[in-house]
Amino acid sequence: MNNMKDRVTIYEVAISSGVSLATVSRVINNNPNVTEKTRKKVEETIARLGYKPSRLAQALATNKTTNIGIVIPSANYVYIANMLNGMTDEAKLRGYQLTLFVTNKSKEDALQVVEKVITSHVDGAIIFDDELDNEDINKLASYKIPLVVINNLVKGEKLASINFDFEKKIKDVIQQYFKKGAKKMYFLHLHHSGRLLERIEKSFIDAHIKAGKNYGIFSIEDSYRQTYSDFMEIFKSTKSGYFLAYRDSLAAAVINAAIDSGLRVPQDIEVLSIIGTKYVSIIRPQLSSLHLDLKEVGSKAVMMLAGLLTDEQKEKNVEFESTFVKRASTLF
Amino acid sequence: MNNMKDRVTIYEVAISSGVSLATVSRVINNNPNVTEKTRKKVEETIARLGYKPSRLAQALATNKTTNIGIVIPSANYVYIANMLNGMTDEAKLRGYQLTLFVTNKSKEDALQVVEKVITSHVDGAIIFDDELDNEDINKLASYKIPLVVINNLVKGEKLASINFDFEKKIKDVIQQYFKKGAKKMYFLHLHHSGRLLERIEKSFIDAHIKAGKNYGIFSIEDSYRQTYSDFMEIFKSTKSGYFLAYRDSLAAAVINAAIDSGLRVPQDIEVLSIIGTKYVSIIRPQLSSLHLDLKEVGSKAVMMLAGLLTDEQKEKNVEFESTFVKRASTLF
DNA sequence: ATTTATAATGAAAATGTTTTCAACACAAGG
DNA sequence: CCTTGTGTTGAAAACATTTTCATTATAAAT
Repeated sequence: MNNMKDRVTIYEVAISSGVSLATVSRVINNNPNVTEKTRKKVEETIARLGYKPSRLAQALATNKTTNIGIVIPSANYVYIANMLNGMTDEAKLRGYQLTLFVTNKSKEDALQVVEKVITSHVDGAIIFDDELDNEDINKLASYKIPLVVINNLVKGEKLASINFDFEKKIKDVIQQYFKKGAKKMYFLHLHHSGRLLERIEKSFIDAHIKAGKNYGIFSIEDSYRQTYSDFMEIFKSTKSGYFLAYRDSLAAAVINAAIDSGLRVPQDIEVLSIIGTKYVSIIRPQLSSLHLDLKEVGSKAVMMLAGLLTDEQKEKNVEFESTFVKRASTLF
Repeated sequence: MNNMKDRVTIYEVAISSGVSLATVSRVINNNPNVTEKTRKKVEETIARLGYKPSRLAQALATNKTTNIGIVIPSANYVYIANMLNGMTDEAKLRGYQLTLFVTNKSKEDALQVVEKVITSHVDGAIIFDDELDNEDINKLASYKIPLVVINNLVKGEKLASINFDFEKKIKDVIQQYFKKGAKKMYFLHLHHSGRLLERIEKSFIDAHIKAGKNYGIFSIEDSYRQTYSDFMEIFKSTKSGYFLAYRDSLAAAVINAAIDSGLRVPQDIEVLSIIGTKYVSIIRPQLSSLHLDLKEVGSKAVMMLAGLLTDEQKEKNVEFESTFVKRASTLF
């Protein structure tokens, strides 16, 4: 029980190697202005004493924490997990730690999160959360926190941003479909989905209006189970249609409900998942989807933020292109 | 561009309200030893100046960061995302932030992570990662970092821990099956899976040996695609069997390969997912699984750690009980 | 009005680093 | 042998708080 070590400080290292704090600090930070002899001596003491600099004290002195904040609606979505995966990898490569801030899709929590991010002294933050509005984000920016904003069209400060081309791509998909398909299209409107989905929905509606076509919108809960049972009901009367659903699990709910209602996919019912994860090929029939390498988005976001932090390069406005991948849940 | 605020410090608040640093500090920390009058005055100044205490400086002074470290193999698994979800919720409730440390299933990274956790000054850490061995974890403990260890049977220091009952439950499932089923059982051995899965595998083998039954083991990569194609091959010769797979996606690979090989599930091939997530009911036929509320595991872990940090209650050794849920991928 | 107890306040030390600036050592050049 | 320049070092301030301890103000008790 008594192999418990008390934290050893730079002070003890200095004393023990007969040099000043400044010199030890120089050794730690690889400052070249130290003779080889002194460096050796100090390094030996550091090893002997098992000294590890306190990142806290360093942070206070340098005003750098090597922490970056990640603002997300929840850690529970697969597509967010994919993004996080890219972020953790890239962050590790560059020596950053990630601190999670989740808003739980609540405006109240979002305000809290803004405060937390400000007081947490992160070196910068990546925001992938619709719940933060212009005001929130500009507030963060006004505290000089370097920001990379994903899929959140912020007015005002011109911030580094990453955007997906879903709106455009959905329009393309619909227009292509108008040429070949005959089914009525339906959009799955998600409660509390945030503005990205709203923009996609608008894009969906616009495309139909422009073409003078009829469309339908179903408003659903963000739950597989609920969506499945809703659609079991819907498919009692509706016997065909092309459905656009945000995320695999919701698309899967439609497919499974259709099949369990005796409808054929894709002959009667077609389904497109707007944001495809690895589950698109697990679900049967396999899901056609708009595909985007989310891991890559995550690492790109960290790269951009790192750029802002180190003055290397300040990239603004990266657009990620999604690709329509036809699988078995749509006819073409 | 010039609404940029410079961080205002406690010093300025003190000056501006004509009191000392100590008093401002007392107000911030709700120390009762402040007259209502002074408190009002200071609070007014704080609001007027928009002062926010620096958590960094607070941390240095108090030796508490309100940060807890989460050590995981990757952020990319659904079951880990579920756990994280519970953790973020509970952490927010209790005023903690989560910092992610991922080992990427590499021993080298694991050692790095240990160092990072030590120097990061987290108040405590939750370890859900087989890559850290006894030595690593005891090292963390020796730095007086309060720890909650999930599914990692650590010898030595007796640490707070959470364990799943998979080993026992697998044994039960197998014994039940011996009574009713006739198929040969197969275990999917995952490369680089960690010791939890190894223990489960051992449990699987033991149950068979004890019953004098024959069994098979397939060694697979942790990849849906790879497992699917492996099993397309396997099902050319093997036409029946009961397969135990760790995680939904791997179980789904077996099911889909079976179906695509013209075999019937569950009549010919039965499949059990050892750790079921929400995808068990999306996959068709729906997956029988060992179910565990992972979100609850996450929040429990944070609760336990918080207990260690506040001397409230020091719970040790919680066992989470999984339940066998029969769905369509097994006969019973 | 005086003492005593109690509550409110402030000065200063402590937390563990980095960084600036001045001082010093030492080799080279005259 | 003295100067100059360069490279190494250390003292002290800075970072933004909390906390201890002594002091002062206030109320209560005599």
